[in-house]
Amino acid sequence: MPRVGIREVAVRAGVSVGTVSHFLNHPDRVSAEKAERISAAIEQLGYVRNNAGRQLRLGHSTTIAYIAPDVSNPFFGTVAEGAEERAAEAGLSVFLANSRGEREREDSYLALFQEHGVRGLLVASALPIEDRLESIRRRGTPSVLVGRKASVQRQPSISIDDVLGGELATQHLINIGRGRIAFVGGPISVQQVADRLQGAGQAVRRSGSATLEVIDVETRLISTGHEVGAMIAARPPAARPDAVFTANDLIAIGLAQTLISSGIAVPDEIAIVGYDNIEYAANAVVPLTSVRPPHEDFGRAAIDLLLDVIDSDGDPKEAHRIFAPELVIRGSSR
Amino acid sequence: MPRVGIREVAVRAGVSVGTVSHFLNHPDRVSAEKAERISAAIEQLGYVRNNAGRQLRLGHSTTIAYIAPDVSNPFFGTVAEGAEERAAEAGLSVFLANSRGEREREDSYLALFQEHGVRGLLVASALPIEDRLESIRRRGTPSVLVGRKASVQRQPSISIDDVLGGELATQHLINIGRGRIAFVGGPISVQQVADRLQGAGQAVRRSGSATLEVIDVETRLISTGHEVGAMIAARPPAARPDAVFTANDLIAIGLAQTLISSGIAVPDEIAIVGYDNIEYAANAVVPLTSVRPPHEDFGRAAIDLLLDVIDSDGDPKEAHRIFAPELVIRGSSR
DNA sequence: TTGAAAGCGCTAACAG
DNA sequence: CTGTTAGCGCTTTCAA
Repeated sequence: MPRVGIREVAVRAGVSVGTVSHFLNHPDRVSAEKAERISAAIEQLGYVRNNAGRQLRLGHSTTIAYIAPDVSNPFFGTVAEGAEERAAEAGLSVFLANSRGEREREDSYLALFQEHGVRGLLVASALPIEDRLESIRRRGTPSVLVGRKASVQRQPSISIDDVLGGELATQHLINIGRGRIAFVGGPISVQQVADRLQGAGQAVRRSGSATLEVIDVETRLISTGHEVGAMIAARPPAARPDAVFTANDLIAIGLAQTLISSGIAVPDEIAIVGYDNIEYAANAVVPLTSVRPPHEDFGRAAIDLLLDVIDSDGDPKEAHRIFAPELVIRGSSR
Repeated sequence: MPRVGIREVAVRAGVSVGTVSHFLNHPDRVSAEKAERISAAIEQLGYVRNNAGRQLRLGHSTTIAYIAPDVSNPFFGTVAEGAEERAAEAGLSVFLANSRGEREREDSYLALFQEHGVRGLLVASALPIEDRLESIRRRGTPSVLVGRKASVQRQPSISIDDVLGGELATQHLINIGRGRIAFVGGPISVQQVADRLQGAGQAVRRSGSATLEVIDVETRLISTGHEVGAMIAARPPAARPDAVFTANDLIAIGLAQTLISSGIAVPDEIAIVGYDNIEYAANAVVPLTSVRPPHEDFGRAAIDLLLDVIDSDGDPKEAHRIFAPELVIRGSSR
């Protein structure tokens, strides 16, 4: 089956290829009669515009790529939706790619999208990737780092103020009268975890009287919460914290489950605050108080920033956009 | 900044563009000395191959697209990973796109990928999309429907035997001695729900003595489970089912939470079996027995089938691949 | 092993 | 409003 091109359409409609192209790109400049004929020819022939030819001629694509480490993380999905919405308004499409947090896959997608000549990149990555993006930017493809503040001034980024988040959570626990607070999270080498802990520390210090115990963990899963819960339940009651702030909601959910089934009342004996405000948080056994990052705004903001970077030729007005999280108070802390 | 092309590389390396292209595509046909010079020139100039030119000349791309309704559904992620893995082995890349289950977005991505000349499409959709894919196939882009069996013989698809899944779940409940079984799910217009119910019906009928109550619901969320749980708890104990099979794990989790907090013992008074085996199932208050579809195999199988379709020019040996689910037994039913 | 050159499909500038 | 045409960057004959 010979692929049908603009030429066949032109012949069929009895016009020139230029007119067909005009019809496709500037419909207003074509007479109604010919437009009709062209439209019919396209229909009959099943013509599909060839993007390669178009892009080659135009010199640029109309696509943006979003590379993320974990597609099945709801955070990713929410951000992607906001990005697609805003991109569509600007006449751009978004392609998604899944790096699984592996350096090798990140690199190969980065190279792939560069070769495809995408207009820009949205990149979420826990790994230090600033150097790589810098070299890609020098070759003409701009990018926005999504999810953490770039360590380099020149690299635009969209992030959340995790220090503030940690502070909000911990201050709330202090406000409801708790004084022996535990932070569960780790590894500290993860920037987000370190920031949340730092915020917690600030709130505790400011209170003057509260204390902060750090329970360092390797993972941040529901099962991690189970383990920590068992550990706390095994202590004599007086040695237990009266409030726990966890680095994410999964830990908090596991923790609450184990505490309750060990006969420890939540929030009466131990109040709990999580982080991320995932969907499960509201539906857990005890509805979970959680720090909510405004993910819906992320995607849109990322595209806005990227467009600004493109328009300003790499020198946007505000290279780093930092969002403030807010606290959603539920049953686990009141 | 003038984009650097193969021509600049050729000049810098003191060779012809043909030789550079050879170096890129058939490195073995280039002398070591020139290869060295070309490689250095590419490095110095920061040359990035332009896919548009390449694809235009080649006449086809080296990319596959996967369009799914919900990126943040773990099912999607798992399938995508398998697909990417298998595609990579075949020298292909996978682009993801997010239709949100909206017909309009589906169509626009379908058109976009067609214009991009992808080698093939993986499409997951709850909507009837067979006609659309048929017309796209006629225009030269093959596809595999992922997640449900195509209603048309000619449309290749990868799916799960949900009737068998429903049967496994219900037979298990009968095997552990339950006889008043309830199915919670809906709307029945969703094929997967209807199939699971049908399987349940088969198991019940075969038992001769068990009964099946159908509790029809509009949504399939944790909160749906909460509502159904409250409804069951409000009944006099004798009127309650002694086992519940739910259309998915979310309903089951919500149901279990509400039953337990209403003082009804799970599984002693009411056993529960869910469907999908989501990560949360194993970590719920009561670990949940669930039907596990082999999603890991899905992605690979979808690509295999797609490659077969491409190679066989639209006439694969086996157009519909149907996977058998298995039952994972946990605390909620023993 | 290397170089020269044609041409993939399309858009836009230009001429009419 | 419409037609003609150059050329985007690349790969691959074909000839040397």
